[in-house]
Amino acid sequence: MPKNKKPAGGSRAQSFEPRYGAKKTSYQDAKRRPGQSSAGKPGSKSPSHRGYRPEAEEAAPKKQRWSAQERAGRNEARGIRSQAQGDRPRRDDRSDRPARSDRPARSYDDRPVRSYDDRPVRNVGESGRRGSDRARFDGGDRNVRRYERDDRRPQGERRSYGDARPSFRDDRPRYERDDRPRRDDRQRDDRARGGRDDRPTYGGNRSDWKQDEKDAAKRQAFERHADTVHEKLQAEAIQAEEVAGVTFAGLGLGDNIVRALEDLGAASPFPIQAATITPILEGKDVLARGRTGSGKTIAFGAPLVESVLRSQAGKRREFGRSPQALILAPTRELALQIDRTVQPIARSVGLFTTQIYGGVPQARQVGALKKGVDIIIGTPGRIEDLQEQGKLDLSEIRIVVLDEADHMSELGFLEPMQRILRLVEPDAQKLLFSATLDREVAALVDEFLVDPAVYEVAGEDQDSGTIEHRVLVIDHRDKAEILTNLVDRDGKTLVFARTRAYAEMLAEQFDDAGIHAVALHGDLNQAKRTRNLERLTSGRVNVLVATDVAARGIHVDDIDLVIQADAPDEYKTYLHRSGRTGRAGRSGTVVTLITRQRRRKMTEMLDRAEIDAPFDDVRPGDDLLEALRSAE
DNA sequence: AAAAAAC
Repeated sequence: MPKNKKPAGGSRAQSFEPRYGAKKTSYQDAKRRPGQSSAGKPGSKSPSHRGYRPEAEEAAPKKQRWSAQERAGRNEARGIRSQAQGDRPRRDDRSDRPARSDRPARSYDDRPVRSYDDRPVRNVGESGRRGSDRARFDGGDRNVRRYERDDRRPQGERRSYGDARPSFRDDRPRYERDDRPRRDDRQRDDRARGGRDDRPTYGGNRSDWKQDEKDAAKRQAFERHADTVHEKLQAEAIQAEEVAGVTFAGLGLGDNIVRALEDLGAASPFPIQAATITPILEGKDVLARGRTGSGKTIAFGAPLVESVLRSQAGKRREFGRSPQALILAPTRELALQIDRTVQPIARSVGLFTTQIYGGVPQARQVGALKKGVDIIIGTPGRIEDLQEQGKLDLSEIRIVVLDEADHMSELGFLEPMQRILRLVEPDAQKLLFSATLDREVAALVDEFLVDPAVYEVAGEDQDSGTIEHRVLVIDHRDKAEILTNLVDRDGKTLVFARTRAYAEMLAEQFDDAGIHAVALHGDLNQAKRTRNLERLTSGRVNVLVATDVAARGIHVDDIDLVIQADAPDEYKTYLHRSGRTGRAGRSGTVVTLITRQRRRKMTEMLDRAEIDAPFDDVRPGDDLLEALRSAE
């Protein structure tokens, strides 16, 4: 019976046979030699096993990295070798070694030089750090394009803050420690001087070093202030009383849009809306401060739709048309949320929106773009990605909105923002909305906004009075118990953790204690992020443990307790996190847990945030915890 | 130092 002649795997093994042909015999010889132990040899002994390694491979020296010391030793040896020339030929004769002995040398000596030669263009663009990341994913030709793009724009022409400029990024140490810090500095410096021709090669010379030192000194001066509240930009404050009696129609919005706004629950304009709608319709660049929840989204969304509509008046909306407006947000959740507001407004006048953000398949987004949309809402990464793939045309963008611009001016966001903004026509209208209006956003303001109208909503200040702030000074070992105690309540609770891992851990911990909780952080896939947030919104779960991904923008109506399991480092983070409660005039409580050692730091931070909060020493079971649980 | 944002 042929079936039984061979075991199941037989034919398969046979088909592999030729590959092992030569070695198999030697293997078999070795194996069959009586008395020889195979113990201590790594790898499977069977050639048909996937772990099989022929003897020859074992004989080869082990691959390993050179430690710094070994490298030093090698260089020393090389010095000796060059004196005693006789050594060399003999080394080269060792036919199995040369590649190996060359490799460390190459990585030590040649690589840096070569890699700089490979990417000179990056010196010019602002893409320094990112460029190197990118190189892993694709070829270098993209960098060339970027260079052309960047070069096209005359730098430093719209500057108005003089030498204060470098402060935005200079207080970020990572740039200084980067492997090409001087390049960044020089680049920035050139912009300040308005010239960029005399940029020396990266190798640098003496005078560069001197310049660098000067820059470093400047930087240090700024770093001393980096921790303080940034100087506020000059803004026109809007009083709530001034807007009484104003209507959306009166501000210049069309009937359909006004109706759509009514459907969204916006019957009459909030102060920020009353302030910004008119100048936006007039085509002015606008810089406005207002928390999400202050009606910011409508403040830019409604006039943006109106304005796109007007510009298309009389024109047919063609299949595959390029988008006219772009709204940028720092997180996917926020982009989604903005779309939820803007889309109905746009639809009311027959315009289309689409979301362009990462973490989800591109196909649907690309499909929408192919059909043609008027307004795109998204996060920087995917927008750049699709643009580079040629699937998103930004050349016809007439209006750009940056939401949460202060956040987007932070490390890691600023440069993508700048690159995207440089892709749109320079005369496109720019609207910049930010929770804080200080010099942090000036990097963007300086370069991209022309004579902006600046608004700040008075009385909308962070400490709006509806939020009660408390600081609980606890023993670290009590932390878990106190947290579990606090979240065991009726209302919706948002817990902030500093890291993704801790957020995940806390959610599990609460679950284990019988309190249903979900997590929201960047380690989750987008589906889970969306679902978990929705669970809190819908009330199916009352406790959400999040990282700072949820600190900004996300809007859940009735969160009445925000717990900061880890105190934030920055006063702005504190403000943003606490802004998740006390929304739309409701009251809310913000509780921050700290250990004794952190008291002072916490006091300083609250000072900067201009928030008064009592500090209380708390242990598990204290009455205060009970009071906080049931508060509201 | 961490978080977010791209395959």
